[in-house]
Amino acid sequence: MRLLDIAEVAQRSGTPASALRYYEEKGLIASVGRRGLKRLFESAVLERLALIALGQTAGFSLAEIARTFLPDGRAEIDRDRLLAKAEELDGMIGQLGAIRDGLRHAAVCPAPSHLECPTFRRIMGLAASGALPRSPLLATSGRRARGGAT
Amino acid sequence: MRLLDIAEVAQRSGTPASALRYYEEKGLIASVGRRGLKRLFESAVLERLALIALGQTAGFSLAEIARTFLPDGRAEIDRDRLLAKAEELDGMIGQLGAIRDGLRHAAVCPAPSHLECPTFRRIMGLAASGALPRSPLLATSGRRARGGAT
DNA sequence: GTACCAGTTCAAGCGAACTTGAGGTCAAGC
DNA sequence: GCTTGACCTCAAGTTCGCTTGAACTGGTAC
Repeated sequence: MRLLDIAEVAQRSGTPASALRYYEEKGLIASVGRRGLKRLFESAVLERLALIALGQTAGFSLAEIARTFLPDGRAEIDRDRLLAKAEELDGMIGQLGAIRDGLRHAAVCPAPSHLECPTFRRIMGLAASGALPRSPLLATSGRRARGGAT
Repeated sequence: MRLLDIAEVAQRSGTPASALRYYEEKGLIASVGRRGLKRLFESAVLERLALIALGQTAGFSLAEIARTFLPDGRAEIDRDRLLAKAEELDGMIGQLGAIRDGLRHAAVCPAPSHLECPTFRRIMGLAASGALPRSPLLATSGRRARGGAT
């Protein structure tokens, strides 16, 4: 199995080297040695990074993701946790759908102010009730949004 | 219009007083006076808080939400922005659906390791490619998840 | 043999959205 | 009149996932 240096892993995974070092520090990935100072990784790390990306997208924190990796390096993903997360996602999807519809409605609603529109008020009530999470779902700020490797 | 003190607003909106003060500081809400030291709010603030909650859920930052409030206190929501956000949500929903299906599949997939399952690999690839955002969608940590008023 | 530069470490910083703590104030109840 | 306690201000702290900066190292090219 060919060994990759950090630059190559960064390039092929689209993950900045600084993030790779960070992941290693957190135990999410492991380098298998050094060439001089430079870390060397097995190419399997790319798979692992993909798994990490997937986990993040699914809403797991890095700490949770780290826990799914067994000491021997394999990933043993708890099937019940997966199902639970799928359930969560399902609820989420329904709620996001409601919000999307609400936004669309608000965009065309003839009411002089959105506050006077019953549909909009209903959705507002939903959000205010805490039924919907206040997550930065689509945060435009801060977070990187780069594509993968070129 | 009855005036509410901060405790009442907190109680009825489910938003901690500290957050209300923070919102005021950020210009998201405004108190109309004081009784002694205590801030007083018009009951319309509850509506505004609902709007803030909705905005957050839809993925707007507090700064963005603040911008939608006109100087006169009314909210003028940019219809194009709403539609754009609805579009974003739509894409998001599709992707979350794919992930949910992937998780469900992984949970029942007979492959010895998820890494050997083609379906799982395909989704992993999606996440790794950057096509999916790495948002803390369902963050279990940190963020409060309390229900609204009792 | 030496200069170069991509990599290294470690600590600190960031940004979002709040929370927490210390020390202060004021209306109300007794 | 004094205590009580909820609220006040201001600064600093928290969490997450990284990034950035300064000072350093070592294989590689010349």
